[in-house]
Order: sequence, then C-alpha cells, then structure tokens
Amino acid sequence: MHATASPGPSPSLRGRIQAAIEAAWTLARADLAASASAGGPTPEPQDAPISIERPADASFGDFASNIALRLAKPYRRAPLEIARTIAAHVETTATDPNSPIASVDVAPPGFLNIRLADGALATATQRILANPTTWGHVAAAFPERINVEFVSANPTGPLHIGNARGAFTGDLLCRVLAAAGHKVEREYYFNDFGSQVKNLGASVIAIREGCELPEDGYHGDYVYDLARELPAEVLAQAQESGEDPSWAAGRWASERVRAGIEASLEHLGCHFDVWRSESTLHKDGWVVQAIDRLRAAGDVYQEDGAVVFRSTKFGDDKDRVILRSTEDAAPTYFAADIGYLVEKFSRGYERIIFIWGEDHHGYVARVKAAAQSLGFDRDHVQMILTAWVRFVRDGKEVPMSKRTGEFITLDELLGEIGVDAARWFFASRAASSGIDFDIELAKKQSNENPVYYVQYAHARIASILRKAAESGMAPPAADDPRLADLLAGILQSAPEALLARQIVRLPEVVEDAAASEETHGITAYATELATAFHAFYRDARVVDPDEPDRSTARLALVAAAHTTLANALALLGISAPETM
RNA sequence: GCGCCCGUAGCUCAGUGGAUAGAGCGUCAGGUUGCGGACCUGAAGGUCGUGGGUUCGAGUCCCGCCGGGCGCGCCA
Repeated sequence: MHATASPGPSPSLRGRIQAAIEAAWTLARADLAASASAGGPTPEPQDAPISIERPADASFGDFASNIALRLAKPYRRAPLEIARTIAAHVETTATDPNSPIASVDVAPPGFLNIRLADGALATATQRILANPTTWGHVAAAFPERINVEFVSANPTGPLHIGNARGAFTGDLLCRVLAAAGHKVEREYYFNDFGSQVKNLGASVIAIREGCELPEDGYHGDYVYDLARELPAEVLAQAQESGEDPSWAAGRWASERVRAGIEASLEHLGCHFDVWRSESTLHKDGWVVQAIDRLRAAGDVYQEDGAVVFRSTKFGDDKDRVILRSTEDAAPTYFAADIGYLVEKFSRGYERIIFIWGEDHHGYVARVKAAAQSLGFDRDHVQMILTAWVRFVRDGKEVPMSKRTGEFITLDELLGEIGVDAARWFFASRAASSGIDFDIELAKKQSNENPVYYVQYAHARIASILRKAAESGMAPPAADDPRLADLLAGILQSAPEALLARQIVRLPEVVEDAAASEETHGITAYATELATAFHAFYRDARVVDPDEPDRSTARLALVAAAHTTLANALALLGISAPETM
C-alpha cells in the first residue's frame, strides 16, 4: 500500500535510473581524483546532465548510458575505467532491495548497460492500477503557465484543409505540455477589424441584392448561405445609424463564421479557452500602451511621417513600421501584435507559444525583437512553425483560396477520412516535416492507418476483461495484498515481462514529447505497445479457469496495458474504443 | 540575390554526437483444435541528395554544391 499511496505524477523509471547513476558518478569521481596521477588538476565537474537512453538493441539491457564516453576526455581517463568505476558504485538489487536496477554491465568502448529489476516493473504496474487517470503524467521541473495560440484563421470563411495542421499541432502540444505538468491555456486570435470584414459584408449584400460581386469579393457557397440568413434588422439598423451597411453585414457574417469555426474545431477535439478579437485589443488600449512603451524605451523613430520600430537593434533584418503615415496614422497589423504581446504577458504567463505556418517565419524575428524591447525575455516568446502541407488530388495540387471559394473545408476532409485517422496522420509527423497529402490516397489508406492497430489492441483487451467477468474473474484491486507476489510471479516469464517493459515507458515518452515539443514519439510508442500486447496475447492465455492465480496476475497486467493504451491515445486526442 | 525549413527503404515518415540506420504501408513466403485474424512469424528492400571538414566515433555538428518548399510590403 505504501508504494501506491501518493496520488499524482511520479518520476519516470528513467528518471530514477538517472538519479542512481548520478549518485554513483559522484562517488566515482572522488575515486578517480584520489587515484589521479600528478599529471594535472582534476577538471571541474561537468554540467552536462547524465543522459540515459533506451539502447538500440534490447539485448544490451533496459537502459544504457554513454556517460563514461563523454567524460573520458575532460577527465583524461580511459572510458572503460570510468565506466567500471561508476558501475562499482551503483546500488543494485543485489545490495539494496529498493533499487530499480538489477545489474549494471560495462561494454566496450565504455557503455553502461543497465538491467531493470523485476520488482521495479511490479511496482510500476501496481501504481498504474492505483492511479489510472494520472498514469503517464509527469511533474515538470519548473511548472509554467503557458499560453498557446493556434489556428487564428480570420473568420471570413470556414476552416479549410490548410488549417488542419496548425489545429492538430497546437492541440497536441497543449495536451503534451499539460501532461508534463504545465498549466496550459489555448487561445484563438481573430481579426474582426480589417477591411476583409467589410469586404465579406459587401459580398453578402451583393448576393442578397442580386448584384455583381465586388472585384475582391468572396465567392464560396458559404457566402450565399450567409446572404440568405442575414437578418433584415442588421441592415435596417445600419441605415438608421448611418453606418456603412457593408460593415454591419460584415460584422454579423464574421461572427457567424467564427462560431462555425469554433464548432468545427470542437468537432476535431480542439477546444479553445480564450477567443480574443483584434478590435477589443485596440479598444482596451493595449496597442497604444505597447507603442508608448517602445517609445519610452527609445526604440522608435519617425520616418516619412510614419512611426517605425527599430527592430534591427534586436536582430531583425529591417526596421518595421508600426504607425502608417497615411490613413490617420492607423496602426499596422504588427502594431496590434505588439499590443497583444503586452496584453498576454499582463495575464501572467511565463511562456507564450505561437503555432504558425512556416510562411510566417519572417515574423519571428520582429515579434521577438518587440518582446525584448518591451522588457520581456525573448526566449519566453516561442514560435513553432509547421511545414507546408501540399494537398494533392489525382496528382494535382488542390488550389486553396477563401476569396475565390476554391477550397476543401476541414469538415469535408474529416467526413471522408475520420478524425482519429487524421489526428494520427498529423501526430506521427514532425511539425517541420513537409507533407504531401494525397486525399484519394488518404481515403484509400485510412483503413490501413496504424491508429486502428492501436485501437484494436485496446478493444481486444476490453474484450478479454469482459470475458474474464463472464467467468467471475477480474483484475485485482490496487491494494490487494497478494498483488505484489502475483506480479512478481508472472514477470519472470518473457511474454509478461516484455509487455510490462513497454507499459512502464509511458512517462518517459511524455517527458520526451514535452521536451522536444513533438508528438511522433507518442504514436511510435503506442504502436510498439500495441505490438507488445499482441505478442503477449499470442503467447499467454489470460483467462484460464484452471489457473486462477495466474489468470488474476495476468489480468492485472492486461488492465495496466488497457490504461496505458487509453492514456497514450488520450494524449493524442484519439478515442480508445471498447469494441470496434 | 539574401534568409529560414527540408532531402533517410518502392511509398509515407522516425532516428536527443554513440553499439548491426528503424517503423507503418506495399511486395513475397508462412501461421488459428483456447480469451476478437482489424492478429502473429519471417524475408527481400539503403552510395542516409552530393563533396569536403571537425571528432575516438557523423544520418546527426560546420562549410561548399545540387534539388524542393517558404519568406523577404506602411498587405491582412
């Protein structure tokens, strides 16, 4: 019971191994210093953290470290000597029954190969049964409040397939950061201020009145729907107050479109905590305040009647205009971005992340420059750029333009290939990797998507648990006093041990995903876990009335696998079906 | 022209300076008297775009070149 008493995240096994090796290194370093020749002083301790990794070849053990190879040069000692000295100081289960390490071997040219104790697998399995909902969550070394802004497409038309990557990338990042112990808020910024809103309104009115569309008007089917649904009162009120009806209709249409976008995103499993409009940003004075702060910092100047921010002072390749010389000194879009930075930091975030398409990479330097001039740490403003997705149908690139209405909406795409398959597709690729998305191919292959392989493993486990229940059997409770012995009994044999070794990796996978801000490690892991389960299923009969103890023990392991698969899928926002 | 990203198996993609470069799909050959065959086992398939350099060690870091994408507005 003591092992499972503390709720919430606990360190990954890898973290505990790392701590053990670090402790051994501290002792080993003293040995090495004591035996040092008079050749020179012992170097200062290296700051480099001791990295523990999963070896490429499983026969080497559960974990490996190249620490001795890295330290050989600064300490001017043979890697093998360092490795042997460290290994001699590691507490293993041979000397300390609580150690997660069964053995440490030294292999040329200086690797430490570490084998996990069976007891560590059993303890981890118990912990999963005790706290299934938080299994896989880890505690951040420095928990932060993080704002992640993504999608932020202008509400002048429904989301199209080009918005898919940003939506999924942002959502996945938020899920991962939250699981890694951070407080995450999801934000959508939209422009309800610019001329395109008026343009949308003009298009709606033109259709409504049967006139020709404006030259730069919007043409999509949705514009006709808007024209049909526009309440007459909107135009009547505009006429009464003397306002340009295009603005009034545009505001109405834009809000209508925005609500549709929100519904689409919710359908994808992408929830946003904050919807921030550009007009309120101006109205609340944030843009003016930001410009004043830049001016006070001495980082703006006048040129040809315009106000310019000296962003080159902070590494940008040219200075940027923030107030135009014409149109009543109207602020530029960039000025609004600066105001938005001030407003966001005023809410107390330690870190602000933007998910942008790579076509925005030119904006990174100027926004970071603004942050720095405003007195923020530029490293607390972070941009994640997603590479372009080329949508292809029949070998031809699909054109996408909201204005001409030539685009495939996100809703249409997901109607064809399904949310789970689409999520897996994007989650399993690095954000920086360019993708050719062949829509016909994706439809054809959606049945071959590995996501179903993983979901199938989950459903198969659910089926086993149902089968067990029919025979009056169930996984043992987490506080069953026999659990430790039962697990120890089965973890001696290969099918069970191989599965358990995959199960216990989840927290490490979450740590890695959060550190790299990439999710393809999770999809790869989920696939490997499913494979390990299918192999176990082949070799080990779970429900066997003739072997009640062994059945109970295996049910505990299977229940842990069930939870682990479900939590890995939850990190990806993908459903974990009980049947399929 | 300048800047950023990318180039790894037939295809789509992984690969925090370390051990024999991996996975899925596709191809080929096999597998079920038991809990879900949407499964399992095995095989074939690689000059890691290219040429140098750094390193005990390079797919990974640095430089040149080739090829592809994106960006270089007081636009939004």
